[in-house]
Amino acid sequence: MLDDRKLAVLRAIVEDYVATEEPVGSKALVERHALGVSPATIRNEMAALEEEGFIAQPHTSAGRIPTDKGYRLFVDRLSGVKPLTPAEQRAIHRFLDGSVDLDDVVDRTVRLLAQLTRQVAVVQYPSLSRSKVRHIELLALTPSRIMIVLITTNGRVEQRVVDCPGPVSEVLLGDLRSRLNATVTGIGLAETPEALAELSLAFVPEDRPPVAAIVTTLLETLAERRDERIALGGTANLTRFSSDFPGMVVPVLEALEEQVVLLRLLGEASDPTELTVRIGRENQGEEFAAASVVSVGYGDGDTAVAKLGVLGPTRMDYPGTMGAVRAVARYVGRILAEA
Amino acid sequence: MLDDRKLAVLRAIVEDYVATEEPVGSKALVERHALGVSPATIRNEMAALEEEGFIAQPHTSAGRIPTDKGYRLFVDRLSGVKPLTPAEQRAIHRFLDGSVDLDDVVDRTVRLLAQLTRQVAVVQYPSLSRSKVRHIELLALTPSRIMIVLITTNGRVEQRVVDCPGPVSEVLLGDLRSRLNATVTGIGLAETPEALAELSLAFVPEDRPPVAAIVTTLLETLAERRDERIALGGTANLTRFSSDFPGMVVPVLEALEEQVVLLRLLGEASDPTELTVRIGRENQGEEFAAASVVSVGYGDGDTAVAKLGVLGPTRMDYPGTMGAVRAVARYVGRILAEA
DNA sequence: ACTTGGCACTCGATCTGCGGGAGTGCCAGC
DNA sequence: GCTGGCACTCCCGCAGATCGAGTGCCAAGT
Repeated sequence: MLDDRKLAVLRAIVEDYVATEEPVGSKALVERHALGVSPATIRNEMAALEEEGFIAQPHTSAGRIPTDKGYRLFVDRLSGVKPLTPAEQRAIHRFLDGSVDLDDVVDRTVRLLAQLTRQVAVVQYPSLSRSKVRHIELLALTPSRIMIVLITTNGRVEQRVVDCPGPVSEVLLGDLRSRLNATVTGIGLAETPEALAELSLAFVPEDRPPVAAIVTTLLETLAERRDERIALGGTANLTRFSSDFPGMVVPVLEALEEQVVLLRLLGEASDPTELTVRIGRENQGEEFAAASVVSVGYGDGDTAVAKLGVLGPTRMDYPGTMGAVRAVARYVGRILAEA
Repeated sequence: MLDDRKLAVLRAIVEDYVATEEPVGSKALVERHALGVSPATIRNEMAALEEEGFIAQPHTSAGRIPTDKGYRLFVDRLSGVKPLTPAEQRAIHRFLDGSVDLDDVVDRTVRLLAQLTRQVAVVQYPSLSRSKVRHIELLALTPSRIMIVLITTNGRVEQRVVDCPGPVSEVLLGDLRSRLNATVTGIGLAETPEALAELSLAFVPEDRPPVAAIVTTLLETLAERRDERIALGGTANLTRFSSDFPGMVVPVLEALEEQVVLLRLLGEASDPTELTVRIGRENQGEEFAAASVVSVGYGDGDTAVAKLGVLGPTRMDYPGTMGAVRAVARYVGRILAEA
């Protein structure tokens, strides 16, 4: 049913279509690829491939273009991941080394990905929920306004201001600070609520209201920020593909400004260390019917803390894009592990 | 030379062209505006206006469209700043209240501006250099790796990691922390270098290398971040104007991804509390020949700490856009002052 | 049984020519 | 100085003709 030659033809169609952006016909195929048979034979194979839904004609008497199903088969069975050229490798290093803090790393990564793949790049900030508390600092702006600064192991810093009911003494603040740090330092953020629940009981009753206010806000911060932040770049590349998204550029751009949509695009994929490719309608949302997303998790060391990826037209260079995404994710992970 | 009627005609041309996006002819003008004269008279006035360079014809026997010079006259003398509707006012409040931290304020502001004006929004982060130090925290990750956390009065938090030559005792760290805070808290960041120059001399010689390392990094942080960060939003709106930027959408989008270009667009304008309008080629860069930028400074209280604005086609609704930009800037300023 | 060359056919893309319409500039008259 | 009239210009949209790439099918060859 799917003999080797059919697969070879499909591969050739995908590659040619990606390269030329034009429906590819039987004659062009035998000319550009050494298939060893005549156009007529290819036409028969193509008819079969169309029958099974791997390719389609935009209109009668035009060449064929791959369908989502065709691309799917291509990435699953016909293509590998193209390693980057040494020049590209060097570009990654040059670009990412010298990042000064987490924001900077994310910022540079998103630019780098956009530049490397010439597509839209999406990078999720390392998540709070999967990281650990490194330090908590309490800071009295006024006697009753307390600023909480939360520093996590992956370099993120969160801050929040609390208005306490009544003044808080420096002594109490110092006490609370050391207890907080003793309690939560080094444990995962996800476990903090239980750990902090009993904390206010350790204080004398008259100190409990301000302590409770501070702890509550701290917990809120952790919970709130579980909805992640996402950086986006290279949207200019999208307009280069306006022909691929007939009339869809605006909806796509609008959708991309919604964090929620971006999160969904990066996906809650099964194994986050594995490259994920979502093709066309495999993505949620009608506006992404002609788009593919290549994403992968990245992290410091072995556990993935967030995802990054690129979005482009279904007609994209999958091997190259996958190679770039994977290489960038690995290098970012290494940088995070060092910091 | 520029009598009242000519000005009225120019105003009518600008308003009609902005509304319809089509060159406006003499007949349409007298129909839509009560000018009290005949088309023929208007034609004479238009010929004069064209002579002086305020309007132009895209081609012979077409209507007129305003030139950059025409728009300039319009915003300088013919139009005011349109106040927002109560509904829009409420939208601003609803959107910006409930911001949790500085990043969040900037993020919401840029979305709000984009939505309100339906154009590309640009918001500069409140600058470090014009703010003051609220607190400096030092934190030993390992005995010789020190994290510096810098909190400014406008809510920005910067962090940096320093590798010191040899271990730093907790006592020394505490000492340095209190001295640092005593020295720099409350003074402008711009003055910190002088204030910190002598600091290491207060320590015994064997402690000076780590102290110097930390102080140096701290100073670097202040200096580095003087190149500002900028948030961008509503790029989708740009594509709605692709007809206004024939073939220029991609260059513009690419330019907008360069921080440097954005900074230049917001401009080092004279009086930052004043609304600034840059029309067409008044902007630096060939790609912005068909774009206008409306910007204004904003700040906590009376001093402007950064700028924000929008970018759109020269054919934009200047009074409305100016109103929206001004209103948002004021409200953001108020929020920053509260925090 | 598969492959091949030939052939008629389809259909989008491109070019052409041809009004229609909007708008202008100018002029003569009020 | 304003107005109506008029000839002129040029863009835009439409219909038809042409072109060419590509297909499907069939009969013949290996």
